[in-house]
Amino acid sequence: MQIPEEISGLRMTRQRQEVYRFLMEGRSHPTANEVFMHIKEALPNVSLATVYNCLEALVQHKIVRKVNFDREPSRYCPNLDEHGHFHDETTGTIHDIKFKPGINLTDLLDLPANTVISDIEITLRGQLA
Amino acid sequence: MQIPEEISGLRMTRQRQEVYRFLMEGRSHPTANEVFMHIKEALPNVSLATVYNCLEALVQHKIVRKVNFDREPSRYCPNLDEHGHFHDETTGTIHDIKFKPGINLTDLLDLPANTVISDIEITLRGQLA
DNA sequence: AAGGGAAATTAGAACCATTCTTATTTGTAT
DNA sequence: ATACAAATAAGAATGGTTCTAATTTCCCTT
Repeated sequence: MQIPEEISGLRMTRQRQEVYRFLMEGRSHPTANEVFMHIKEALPNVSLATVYNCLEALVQHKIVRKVNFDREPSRYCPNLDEHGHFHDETTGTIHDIKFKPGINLTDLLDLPANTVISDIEITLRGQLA
Repeated sequence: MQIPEEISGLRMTRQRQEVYRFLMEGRSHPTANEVFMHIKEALPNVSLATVYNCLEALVQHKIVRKVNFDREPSRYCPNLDEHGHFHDETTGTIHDIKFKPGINLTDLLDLPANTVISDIEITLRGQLA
């Protein structure tokens, strides 16, 4: 799995490839440490700082999204579509939540005039009964 | 400003009163440290750990909400109505955002079946042009 | 009003995700 | 092939928050 061409300007290193590959393969919203543990199998000398650097580079280039739940360790999400996250308190797993068709979130909010929104985050917590 | 009666079970201490008072007076979404700095004027020997304890107690008793923006220091919000937060990147200030009348957020999301939602958080980032 | 026991407070140590620093290595344009 | 900018590794540093242990305070019972 190669990082696509459109990400030029981002120097292609073994470490970035592995981080990218792991994010794309699993649909697990891993933390930096989870990425670290996994890619160590392929790259035994990789450092945690490098994993953070790679993830940051991917975030900057809008290849992945960084998502936060409370102040838990940040997680990284390869789904770039606008979506929210459901955090299942029973299993600890995270599910992407799509909006129903035709929904424009900012239309539903009572925003101050002249507001330019650059980012929206929706987080739900609960249980799958 | 007294903590209301309905919060019995919560022992009323000078520290909790000051924390509560400060949260209710300002509409500033302060951090624990900001609360600490302010109530020190009235209670010079108060400790930061106590401020954390008081805030936690107020959160547990649903007198205030704890809100997080990315992994910045947690902030505390005395507004208990269901609402979102707009984080103005220019000034760093936070504004409560009401939903337009009649909006039920979960109706607009493509949730898995049998989902019980216990909490929703909406965060917007941007600028007031 | 006094005593006792549970709960809250204090001070500082500990924790842990993340960032920073510095020396070394690696990619890539020339 | 070379050189230079950028990325990596290792570990130290940072900073918000939580924990620990000793002390103090609240409040119920007498």
